[in-house]
Amino acid sequence: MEKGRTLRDVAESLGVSVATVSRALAGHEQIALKTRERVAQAAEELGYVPNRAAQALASGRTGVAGLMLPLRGRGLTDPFLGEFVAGLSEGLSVHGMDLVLATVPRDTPEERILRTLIDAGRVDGFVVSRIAEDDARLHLLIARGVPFVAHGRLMDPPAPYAWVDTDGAAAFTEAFEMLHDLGHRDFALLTIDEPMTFRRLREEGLRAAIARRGDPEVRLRTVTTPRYDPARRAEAVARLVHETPRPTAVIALFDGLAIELLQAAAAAGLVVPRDLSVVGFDNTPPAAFAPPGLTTFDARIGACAAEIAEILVTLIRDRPAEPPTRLIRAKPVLRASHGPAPPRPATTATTATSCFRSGRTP
Amino acid sequence: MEKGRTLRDVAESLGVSVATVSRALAGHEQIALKTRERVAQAAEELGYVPNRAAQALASGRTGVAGLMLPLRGRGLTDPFLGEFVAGLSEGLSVHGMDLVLATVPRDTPEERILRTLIDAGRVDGFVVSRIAEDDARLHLLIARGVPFVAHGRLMDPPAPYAWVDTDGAAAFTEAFEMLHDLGHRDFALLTIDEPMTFRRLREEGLRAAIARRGDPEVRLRTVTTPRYDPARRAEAVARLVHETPRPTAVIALFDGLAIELLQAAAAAGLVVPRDLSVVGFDNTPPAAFAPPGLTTFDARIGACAAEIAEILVTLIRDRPAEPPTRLIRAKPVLRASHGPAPPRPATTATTATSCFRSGRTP
DNA sequence: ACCCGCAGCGCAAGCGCTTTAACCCACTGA
DNA sequence: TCAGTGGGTTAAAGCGCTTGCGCTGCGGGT
Repeated sequence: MEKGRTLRDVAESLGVSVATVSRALAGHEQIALKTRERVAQAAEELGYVPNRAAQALASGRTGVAGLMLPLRGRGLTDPFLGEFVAGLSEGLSVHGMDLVLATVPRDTPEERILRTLIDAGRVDGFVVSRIAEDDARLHLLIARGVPFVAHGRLMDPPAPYAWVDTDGAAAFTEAFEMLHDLGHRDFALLTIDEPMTFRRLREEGLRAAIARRGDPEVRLRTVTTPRYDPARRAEAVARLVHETPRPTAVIALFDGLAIELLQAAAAAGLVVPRDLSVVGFDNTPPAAFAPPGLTTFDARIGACAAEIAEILVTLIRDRPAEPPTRLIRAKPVLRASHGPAPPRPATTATTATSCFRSGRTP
Repeated sequence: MEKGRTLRDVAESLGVSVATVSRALAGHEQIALKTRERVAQAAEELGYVPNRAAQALASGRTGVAGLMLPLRGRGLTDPFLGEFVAGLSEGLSVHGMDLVLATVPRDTPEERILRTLIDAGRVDGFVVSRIAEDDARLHLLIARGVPFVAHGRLMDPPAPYAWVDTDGAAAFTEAFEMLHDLGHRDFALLTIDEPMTFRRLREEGLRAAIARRGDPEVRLRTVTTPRYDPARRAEAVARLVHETPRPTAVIALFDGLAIELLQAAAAAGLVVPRDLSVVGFDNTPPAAFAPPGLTTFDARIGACAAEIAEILVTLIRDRPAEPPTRLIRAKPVLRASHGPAPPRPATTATTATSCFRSGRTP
């Protein structure tokens, strides 16, 4: 790894000062166009590449964005991580920025990592994903005035901040309406017990849609499952399948839950979608393969990543007063796990929209 | 983003020089233990975090490893990318190193990106994955003496280099022996047309296993499909399913191909594994869900990533004369896509081990 | 002929750290 | 007593770049 050419080499080869070369390469107007061209050419010929550390030290900007990797070790690897980082990295590279991954070693609070990265001047800004309803990381970043864009939202932001999110509420609304139009009246929402914002928004989207439709026959039960306890989650899912009356349509918070439900239903001898309609969210790869093919919504991770990259760059460059936000529409992916409601036995009339819970709550 | 404390702040607070603080924090023996302790404490109290850019500029080492992201845009996102980067990042973070992702913008040769990153002093070393048989990136890195570790191997290395790989040859041997023991004699290898090393090694592993077994009844046909042409690939896979005699066992180069085969078989009314055994490689998430559940080998990406991180760090720190290499055993994941060979019709005796091709070659 | 304005460029001061070479000051041994 | 020794510390020279400010020289207004 021999050392490369420096600004000085370029300057001397041209008989100008390093200052001029620096400005010329940066495209400053105050340098004559002709000079700029000469410099550019000389730099090219010499194979000059500016030293990033020196630039960073002198200018205070690193050209690096940090991504807080979602916690691992709970046995979950984010199925989107690959697509997400690839999209981010690609979007940033257009603006000459790098993406570094900040890993959180076990038992280290994430805010500490953030603080270190900021204080060490290792990054110009952050992208933070998997936002909790009241996310300490975002509060820290907002307080310290560090540029960042969140992939997801805070429930009660202390100040405006930049975010990009897929519109889960709209998707759940859409799911409900589609299923209602197919004759479904007895719904279940299969969800988790974590205080994540996306959960709240999707659930609220569903409830709002039900209220808006104003059909007194519609029932919704909510099944809350433990996020990190596969055994108890499986149990809760199985219980849902065996309830009587069984819901005819289940909307799952995300594909993983939907697929578990599909498996539980198959194990119980139910035929999807004849006996039960299931809709997920995310469109992870297994969704396409889990029989009979899961109807879901594509979370458009790639699009999110691209937007995030773009916004982060403007945030760093221009420090706009109004932080940009972007809501991305999830694209429905209609496969074979939803269909018309099964014919209903003649029921005794029930009127009120009732919500009852099972799962965590007894 | 106010500016943080500097070495000077720490030095002044203690009445020593910055040189002493620098060395003390670096743990140099020549600084009295007592001084080191005082310095450490003062630094802690002041919340001092060394500026990475300054360290890099002064020392020449950045504390950053670069990952060449596999090409995107051909419509493929590496299903392992998430697990891989997470593992790498975690492994590196233990040693205080960061991982930056180097994206290759469309139509830019990857070597150019490498060169830029090196010349800009942006990284101390690289990890390079998806190695082609004769990979230009590795040749460049070897020539320039840059530390790197390859995830995968070169067929004809110009010099020793560090690599980590899963043992595809052993896995394919294992697959063959298992299927042979189940009575299979008519095999097909479902592969692609790219000159990737992993392909060569797995194919050779299979062929060697067949030769070693020395069973004259064994036949192997090779179906080579175009990597980036889904339509023609689907066609080739479908053709395989309809051949007569049909192979009773198919070993696919990776899960993606195996799953396509599973689908083609189902479409043709075949029952897996009764009529056909299928084995994949990688253990991607869909493998678990594609009916009836794909038997495959787990590529142990996480383990690979951890090893790679470890090796890269020693490479950078100690520059060992002998670059370490590590072969990782793929773990068989036995699901439901393989089984005993179907009973064979009384055949006219055939003796020679014959290999014939279909697919790309006419 | 004088002065002013301005486009174009250079000087030099850092940015915060590492590292070489020197320095200081007990001590030790003769 | 003094040179020698060596552990502990420091001064200072960069690392390669950016940038505030000042300098130069030329053209135009008066």
